[in-house]
Amino acid sequence: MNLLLENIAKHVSLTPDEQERVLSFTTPKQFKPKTILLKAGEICTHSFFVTKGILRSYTMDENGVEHVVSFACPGWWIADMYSFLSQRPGQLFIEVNEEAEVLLLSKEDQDKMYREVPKMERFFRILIENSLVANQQRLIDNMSFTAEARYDKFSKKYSGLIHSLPQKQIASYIGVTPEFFSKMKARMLKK
Amino acid sequence: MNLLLENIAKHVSLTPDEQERVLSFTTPKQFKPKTILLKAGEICTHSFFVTKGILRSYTMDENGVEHVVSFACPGWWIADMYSFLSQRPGQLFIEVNEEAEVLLLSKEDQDKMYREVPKMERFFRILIENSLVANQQRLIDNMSFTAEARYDKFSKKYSGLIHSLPQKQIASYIGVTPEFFSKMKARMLKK
DNA sequence: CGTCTATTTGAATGTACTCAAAAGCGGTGG
DNA sequence: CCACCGCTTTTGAGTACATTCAAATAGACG
Repeated sequence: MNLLLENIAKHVSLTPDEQERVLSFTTPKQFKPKTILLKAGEICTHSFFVTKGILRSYTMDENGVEHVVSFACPGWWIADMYSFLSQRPGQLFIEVNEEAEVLLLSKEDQDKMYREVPKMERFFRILIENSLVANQQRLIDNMSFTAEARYDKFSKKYSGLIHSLPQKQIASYIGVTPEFFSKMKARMLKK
Repeated sequence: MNLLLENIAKHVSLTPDEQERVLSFTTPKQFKPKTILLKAGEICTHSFFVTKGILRSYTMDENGVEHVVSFACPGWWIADMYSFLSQRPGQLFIEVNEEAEVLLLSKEDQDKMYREVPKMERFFRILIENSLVANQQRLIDNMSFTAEARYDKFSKKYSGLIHSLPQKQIASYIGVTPEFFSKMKARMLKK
């Protein structure tokens, strides 16, 4: 069965006709690893629903250092929310980590979707609520815990993903340098 | 005119009848400074819309250190989103900073509101989208900038608020200890 | 005024960073 | 299939940003 419809069904129930309409707004596409789907400074015209592979979003600070904002595996959406919503240039890069299949949803089509299938407005509201909660939790974790504890949390939350990610990116996500991360990991093994 | 309705009008337009219904779901209430509206471990049954004064939300880590999650001044909503949405015990405290007037909206009433005035679903979706964007920006800032740069950003963003907040709370919000914050401020003045 | 909390200041410490270099690993082309 | 290249990871030494603990000072409130 279709992964997107499965996910929608967890929050709202669509009629077969509505399901078809929703799908008709999306465009499936395949991408090779290292493909950059969005660059900082560009306008994020599409939101991506991952059906296969792994994507990630990140910023680049003034020193050229990457900061991973999110990973997206199958069943997850990824976009530069600021840019997508405002249709103004954003600061995020979105890049393919692993050979991926995604569904593209343009901003216009999303707006149309809200009008034609109002239930989808609820669906996205719930999705965004959950993102907000997760994001707030990450902020709290960053303020409350040491790098070691953050890594523990990360390992649990992304246990499936963790072995397919370069350490560099994990380090970036939890907010430390790759060098420090490497040392920390070695230290943790000894215990 | 009513502050809540003004704010709603920025995103969706309600008929006079709908306006009245929306207001009927809310309960105005006044609170003295230092009143705690929500404690960690409790279920957040209400969301608060501030019409006067200042509230703040924070967590308390295992060492008893406060971490300010958000400030809310007139025109802003505040709640423990995780707890409010899931109706499960949360980890946030919500406390009155300055003599406040707020509108209470219970979870049930919000759900009713969504059903009776569907436009409000869009309103809250937009509100939450904006929160998510702001929150993500704060996360990026915390990872990319030094405490000094974060304070600069904070000063600009909350220029109106900054003089009514104890330094302790500002320090906590930007993610440093009050002692360090004090030294940092002195250092910055010299430049 | 006295008490309580917030802020400042100082010294010692720790966590995480920078820079540099070596080692490991994976992919690609000859 | 192996050699080489580029990138990631590891390791080490020195450093910086921020914390902890302690004590003094300043402010706010009853």
